[in-house]
Amino acid sequence: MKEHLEELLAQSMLHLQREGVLPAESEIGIQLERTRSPEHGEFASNLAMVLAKDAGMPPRELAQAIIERTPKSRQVERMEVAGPGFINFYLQTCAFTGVIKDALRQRENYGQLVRVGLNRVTLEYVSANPTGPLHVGHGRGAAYGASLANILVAAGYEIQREYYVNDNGRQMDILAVCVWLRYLELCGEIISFPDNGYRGDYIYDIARLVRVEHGDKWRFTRLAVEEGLPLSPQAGGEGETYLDALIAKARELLGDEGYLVFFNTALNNILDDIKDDLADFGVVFDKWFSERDLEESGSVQHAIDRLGKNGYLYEKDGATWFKATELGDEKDRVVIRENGRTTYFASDIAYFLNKLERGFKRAVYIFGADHHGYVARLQAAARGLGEDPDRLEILLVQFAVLFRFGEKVAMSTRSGQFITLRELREEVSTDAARFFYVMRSHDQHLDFDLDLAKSRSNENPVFYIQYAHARICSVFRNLLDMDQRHNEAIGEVALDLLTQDHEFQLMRNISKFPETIDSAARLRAPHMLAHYLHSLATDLHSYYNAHQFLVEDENLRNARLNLVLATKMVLSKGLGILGVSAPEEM
RNA sequence: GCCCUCGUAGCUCAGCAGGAUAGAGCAAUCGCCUCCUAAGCGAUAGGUCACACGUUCGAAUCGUGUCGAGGGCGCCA
Repeated sequence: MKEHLEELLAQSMLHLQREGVLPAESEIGIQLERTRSPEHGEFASNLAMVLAKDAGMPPRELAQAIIERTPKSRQVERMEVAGPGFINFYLQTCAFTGVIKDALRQRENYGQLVRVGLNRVTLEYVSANPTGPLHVGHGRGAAYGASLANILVAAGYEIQREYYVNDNGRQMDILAVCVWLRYLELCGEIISFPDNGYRGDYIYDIARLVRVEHGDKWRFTRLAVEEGLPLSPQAGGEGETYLDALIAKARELLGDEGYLVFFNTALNNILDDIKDDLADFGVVFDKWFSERDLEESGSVQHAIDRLGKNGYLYEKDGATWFKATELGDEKDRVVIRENGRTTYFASDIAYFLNKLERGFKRAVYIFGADHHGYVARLQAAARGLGEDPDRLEILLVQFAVLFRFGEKVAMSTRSGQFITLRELREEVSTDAARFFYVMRSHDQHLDFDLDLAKSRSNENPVFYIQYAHARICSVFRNLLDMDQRHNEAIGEVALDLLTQDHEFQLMRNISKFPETIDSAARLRAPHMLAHYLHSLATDLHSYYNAHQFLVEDENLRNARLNLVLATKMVLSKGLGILGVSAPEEM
């Protein structure tokens, strides 16, 4: 519909240019938007106000001229000049009812947009370090990323979902060592556990697994382990130094074989847990990308070489630095440490380059807001590699704070006092969690009300929308109970009988679905879809209360059933995109 | 100190490339079930869009500054 009206306006513009009313060279972006109220018709354009200066005539006069030259359309009832120079479009009934026909004809594909050209995009989200179970902080990124991916697919992009597994860093070494310490504890060795290590109970579980498989094979006495170690943090020593010494000690005593047993058991176990957790959350990935693979394949060196070739590297203090300041970052960054190891940042650069080299036109990253410091340096890296920085897009997701009984739920990773994503799902259901996480704009802090998410009441937007869907399903069940059938063909012919305000409002809103997908995709804003679905549910509930669908008149009945069936399909598709189920009954 | 995000009804938030009278939901008040699920609907009330300048036909929206909130600034990951 929108495209149709834009085309009409474009034709009118062409006439005006030919007549010399408008300068031929003036570049015209047709701007057409939904009106806020039906008093102003369905669509409005500010064209005349924008071009008034070029044309050298008052906006209202120009608006009138545009209207006079606009080709007739059987969908348009009339056009009017309004206010300071708006052109309002009032539509024929067939323009409304046509939406129902479209929707029913396209079924599940209604709202699926087609995009021309290559649009391969890789979308990376979650990418939590596999050092422990996902917690509620990861949940928002997961829900946001998964919903956004679905929206982009609906908007016609070819999307690849990717999780970057950081299986190569110091944190992983710390994890392996912590598992070993717990293992020794299970073997009966009394060894103090550093309070800056991973203290969660899941570490015991992994240690137990090693013990089941290997018995006491990797047991060493407390004396052997602690010999030569610096002071532990509990005893007043420096925590990080202590952990590094522990890592070195573990490698020394365990050898490569033993060390890998702990390392890999921890990694695989936690990663499997994360995969299960996300799958249960409806969050899927096409690729789990390992940082170790990245390094072993030579990609990191390849990226560093590229930076060097482009003249953005220099040596200082025995390390290799990237001249990020020349490219918009606030300070230069080390890529190869004094000890010869590459930094995490070097891997990031390599990973970005790798994505482009795999053929993606654009790499989208979803980070927690605490990573916003990465934006400038990654952009600098993109430039340093000689790539267009526009191909890198970083979306920041703000934090979510849980509230229970009106009070903030205290959480701290350090004390192990965090709520896991799994616990959240079990408490409020996956449906509620998925919806609540994305119902606010991603760049907005989120207050997550656990009690509301759990409540089965009209205050809970998830139930409100699901209930609209279930209500429609219920109507169709009642129809069957009355030994009647829905005849779509009869309904389609009788659509002109839909003349109630509630019916126009519902049709209008159904027609906004594709536009909503488009906007939500363009602005990376799943919350727009969440709000849209809520408004569609409102329209359905109002309609339901105002009018009976299952009426005697066969024509009217089937027309109304066509309308609510289209509504049901949009609700179901929209909820599906957000990862929320659309129940048949509640 | 420097940087990022944000500031809209009592509360939680929308406001989609600047548009017409700033919108929802909760909470408040008043109504609606012999009627397809009341997990619903209708009505009333509620605002200096943090503040000040600027850009223009027009600013909650764009720019600058001030105030306030949260976050980030390692040869950590």
